[in-house]
Amino acid sequence: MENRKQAILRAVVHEFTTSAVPVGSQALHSRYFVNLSSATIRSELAELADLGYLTQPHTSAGRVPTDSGYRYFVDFLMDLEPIPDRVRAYIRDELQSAPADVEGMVERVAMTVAAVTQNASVASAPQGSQARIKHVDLVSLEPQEVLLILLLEGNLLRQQVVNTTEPATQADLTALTSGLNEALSGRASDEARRRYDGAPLGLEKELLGRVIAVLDLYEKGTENLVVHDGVRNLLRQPEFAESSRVHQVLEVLEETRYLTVLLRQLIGDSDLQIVIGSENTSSQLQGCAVVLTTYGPTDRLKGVLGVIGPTRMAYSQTVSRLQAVARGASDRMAELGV
Amino acid sequence: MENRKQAILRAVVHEFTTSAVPVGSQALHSRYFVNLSSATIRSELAELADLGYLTQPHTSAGRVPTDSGYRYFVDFLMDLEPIPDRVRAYIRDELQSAPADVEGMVERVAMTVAAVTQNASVASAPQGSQARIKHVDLVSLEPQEVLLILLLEGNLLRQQVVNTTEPATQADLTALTSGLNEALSGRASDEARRRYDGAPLGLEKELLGRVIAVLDLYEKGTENLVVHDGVRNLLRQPEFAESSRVHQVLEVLEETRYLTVLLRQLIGDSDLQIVIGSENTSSQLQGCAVVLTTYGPTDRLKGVLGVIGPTRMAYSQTVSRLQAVARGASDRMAELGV
DNA sequence: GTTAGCACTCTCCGGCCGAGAGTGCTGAAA
DNA sequence: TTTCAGCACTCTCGGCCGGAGAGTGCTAAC
Repeated sequence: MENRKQAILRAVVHEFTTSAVPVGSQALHSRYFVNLSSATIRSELAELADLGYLTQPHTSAGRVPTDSGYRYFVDFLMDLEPIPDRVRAYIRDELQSAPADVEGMVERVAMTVAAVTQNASVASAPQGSQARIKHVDLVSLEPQEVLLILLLEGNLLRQQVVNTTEPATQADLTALTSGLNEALSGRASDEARRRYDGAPLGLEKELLGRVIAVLDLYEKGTENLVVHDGVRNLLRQPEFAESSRVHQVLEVLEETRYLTVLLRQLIGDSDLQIVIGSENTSSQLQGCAVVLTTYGPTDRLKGVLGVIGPTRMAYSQTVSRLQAVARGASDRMAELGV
Repeated sequence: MENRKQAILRAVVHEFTTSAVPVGSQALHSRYFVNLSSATIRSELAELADLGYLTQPHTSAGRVPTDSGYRYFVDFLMDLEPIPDRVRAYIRDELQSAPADVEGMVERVAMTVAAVTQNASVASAPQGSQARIKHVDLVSLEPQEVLLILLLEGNLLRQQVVNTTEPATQADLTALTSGLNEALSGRASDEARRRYDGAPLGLEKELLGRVIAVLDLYEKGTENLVVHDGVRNLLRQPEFAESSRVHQVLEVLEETRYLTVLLRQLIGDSDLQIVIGSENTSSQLQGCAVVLTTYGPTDRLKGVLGVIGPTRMAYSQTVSRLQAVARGASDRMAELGV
């Protein structure tokens, strides 16, 4: 595409994302291309419309980017917007003061992304494909009730109350604990399975069974934490003036099970994924754009972090800020060993 | 107030909560009071309006309850709606399948309340005024890095990474653990403080300091978990058709710090609290009603559970279902020892 | 290739009007 | 004294109309 056409497409996208009003040839002439007459711009606009990058709400309205228009912009025209110092400092402060556990960190990350992008955000907890045990602990609650505490890689704590068939004192459990730790800590989940198969009937086997159950739950990811925040930001946009639009987005965000699948599906292998309007498979997200990246303390432990907003979104700002938060969060989590 | 006036007020509230349309004398005559002419009903309505319990959107519209009207209904006219078996079963299933930790349970409880009341819900984690330690555990991460795990009453796990001034092996830590457990488990937080004051300088004092820090955080409630769900249910109501109304409510719900204060303020001492429209101190909740109750595994550990919806809410249904979930959750949490 | 000029189209907004819903009042009946 | 039929009145809502304004596409000249 010729340079000038690209420049005009870029201008239309920029103008429309800030004003939310269809942009006409006159506005482009006075604000972007003073030495180009509106008539010339008009004919370029007509061609861009023929190419499918622009459309008009009605005959006598200005132009609006189509989904393909945004796509072209994102793929070829967008350059990342630098992040102001104030925003950078805000991100750093929020991440520094975040709780030192995964849950708290994920929530803080979602909150921060929502705040700096002024859109809705989603975040899933970093997770590896196989769980690794760091530490096991057993606490006697009642004579026949044991609280099993598992510390997984990423300082993830899991707990489960186990009703044992035989009574056990705290001393019994403490003895058992050191054996279990020796065998399991630093090992992946299949070690626990192996040991379970080999163990004789009794308390230890019983407990190992529950250890495996917890690991299974984690690995299947059915209990994977997904949070969202910043829906109120969407409501400031004219796209969401009728609340039925908000309703559709909320259906996706509040249905955690669905959201988990969606994120996993979308992120694929790339490190930055932008899905625009009709490219969304889910019907509720028509008219919305989703920007996703990954984050996590190590290469093996990765979660998804994303922004959801109207297709008329400040993509370059969103991407740079999203990535800044993702990098910051990854560093902070690595630092905390979370 | 005469019986008949009460009956008419009750009918107006009932009709308006289901239809969302101002109710006229004709509708009341044909659907509730067949042997009372619409003229008679009309004069009663006029008197109820004089008393401040009803109002009209405009001269030729039907009547709508005022906030005082709802207040009168709630205080004197409402009888709890029985809960259908289907709903009862749903509540039971959701609570049975909830995760066995506080965070998971709180989220599930909020989700269930939102689902069965078809409104937005809020829930705060049950919390006592003083923390009690059930168990302490220390895990060596690096030579000079220790993960401190605290199990509090309610099977609440807290963790913190501690950078120690001197290196310590896991064996050192294990030895220290048993001493700490002997001294602290089953004790309230002031015991930890006492012990900290008496301890000689060294690893133990260092760790005790962090234990106290964690307990402080918990007791000050600054980190108290508050979740919400079901905002999408509100969007089905005509009151929230313009999204600015939703925006106001979301500002309250998504601002966790604010929400915590609000809940604590509202719940006071009573076990059921209903706040209607202008009774709300916060301006964002004008036009909304909040129904709150408490729940928790023991008398000492109580959280707040609530419903937020339009003032035009099915109060009797909301109250009975909210209380059912609160009771169910309390029982389940007691059972799990959470 | 660019541009001024111009006719054309479509939305938006305010005003107008009739239909419909619901009220309050009045006077008669129970 | 209470109830109720009848009736005039008020107000909203939806459709319709027309003018203003914005922006376009086309054409002819530079």
